[in-house]
Amino acid sequence: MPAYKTRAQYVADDLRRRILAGEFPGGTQLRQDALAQDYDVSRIPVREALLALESEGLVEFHPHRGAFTTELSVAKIRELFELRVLLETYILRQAIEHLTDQDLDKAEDILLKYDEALNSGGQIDNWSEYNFAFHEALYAPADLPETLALISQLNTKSDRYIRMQLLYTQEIEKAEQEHHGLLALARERQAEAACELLKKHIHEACEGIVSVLEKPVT
Amino acid sequence: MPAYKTRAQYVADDLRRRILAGEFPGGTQLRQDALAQDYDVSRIPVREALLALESEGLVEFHPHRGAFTTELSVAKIRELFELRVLLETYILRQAIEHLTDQDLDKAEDILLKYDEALNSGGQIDNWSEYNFAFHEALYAPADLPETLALISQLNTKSDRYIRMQLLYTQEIEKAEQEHHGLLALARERQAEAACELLKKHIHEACEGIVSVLEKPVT
DNA sequence: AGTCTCTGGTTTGTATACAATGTGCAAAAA
DNA sequence: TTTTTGCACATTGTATACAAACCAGAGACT
Repeated sequence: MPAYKTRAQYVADDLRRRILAGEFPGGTQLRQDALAQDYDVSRIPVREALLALESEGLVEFHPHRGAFTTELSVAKIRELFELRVLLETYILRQAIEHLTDQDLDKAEDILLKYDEALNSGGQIDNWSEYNFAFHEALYAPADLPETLALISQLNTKSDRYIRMQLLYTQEIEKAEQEHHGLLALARERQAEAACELLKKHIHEACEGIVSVLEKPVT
Repeated sequence: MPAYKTRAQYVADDLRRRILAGEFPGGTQLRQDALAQDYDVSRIPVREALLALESEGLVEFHPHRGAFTTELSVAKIRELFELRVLLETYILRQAIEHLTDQDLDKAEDILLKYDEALNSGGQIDNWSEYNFAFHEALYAPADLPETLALISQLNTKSDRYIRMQLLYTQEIEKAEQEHHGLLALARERQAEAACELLKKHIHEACEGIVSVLEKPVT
């Protein structure tokens, strides 16, 4: 438990990672005792971690019956992605109004670093983090922390499903191209065009997920 | 603790009510031991309740230092209300597309019940609940549960400040009139006009709060 | 056979006890 | 006087122990 303030936070972070990585399919029961043994702590910090994940929408508590990983229906996934379109185009518009060249350079740094990682090995393990880091860098100049927090929340909720879609590396390359496109449009302060591309970007991700969900692996 | 599944949930609900009622001004430290004695429970359910409220944005934990009620800056309040405009106009548009007459009647019921309560005594204690119940009834036909949950979350966060504004009963009457207006426009399926009114409705509430915050009671 | 009730075991929810961290004050050093 | 160090206390974080709720299966009843 390297350098964490509390055990509960460490468990929460690691458990989130495991859930998002798909270790626990939707609907599996998370037994407090088992997790406590896993992390070599008592059930108290485990419970607190599970409560934190509940508020993030990754887990659901049924009183006296325990915690279960949540499962999103196709309808809810579509709903989440529509919300993302709404909020992210809103914040992008605000961001473009306030962008400085330094902001753009920061975003580009992240992008290039990931391009390298892609070419030199194809580690897509932490794609989600890179992906959100890029978007966040692009959105940060809007200076709307509450909005950004909400967007982050929505991203976490859909992350588990995004990974399913990313099994196909060609999807990643397309997404990466669109990221470059977004950055270019932001540089030119083409707010409307950028928002259109972002909308397309998010919709594509959504459709990718839905198509995987509806035709399970054969 | 009448008919609650768990003590933690009871404490969370009651504590939320107390915080929203303004019993603990922003920045107050919430001592676990004191609350435990208040509710005659141990500190464990109190901690879990505080964690739940943290995820709602009403409380902040500082590791090993405890939980404090949050305080929103004017900038953040404005941000929250802009988010509400964005999300609530979005859901209202969807709702109006699917509205049935029964939906409208349900919303009207809530409105009339509150009108009565207003005339017969002026209990504004639970105005927030009535207010949200009406909006919820209006939004429900959109059938977007995730979106509605997010809206509910934003409302909770701003509730504490709304009460400040509502000290002036004339504000309530104005809001109530606008509710009737919203309902009428919804009946006529005038989506755009309804959204405009809603936007105005939310903005007015925001400005009311900000003006109270910036000129403290004299 | 099918339904119902009871009971033992399992798991969660909470109380109590202990450990670890942070805070404030007092005494020592500059 | 001002700053620093150390210690006692208060409060949080967590382990352990216990109580209460759920569940599964066996036997009783129709």
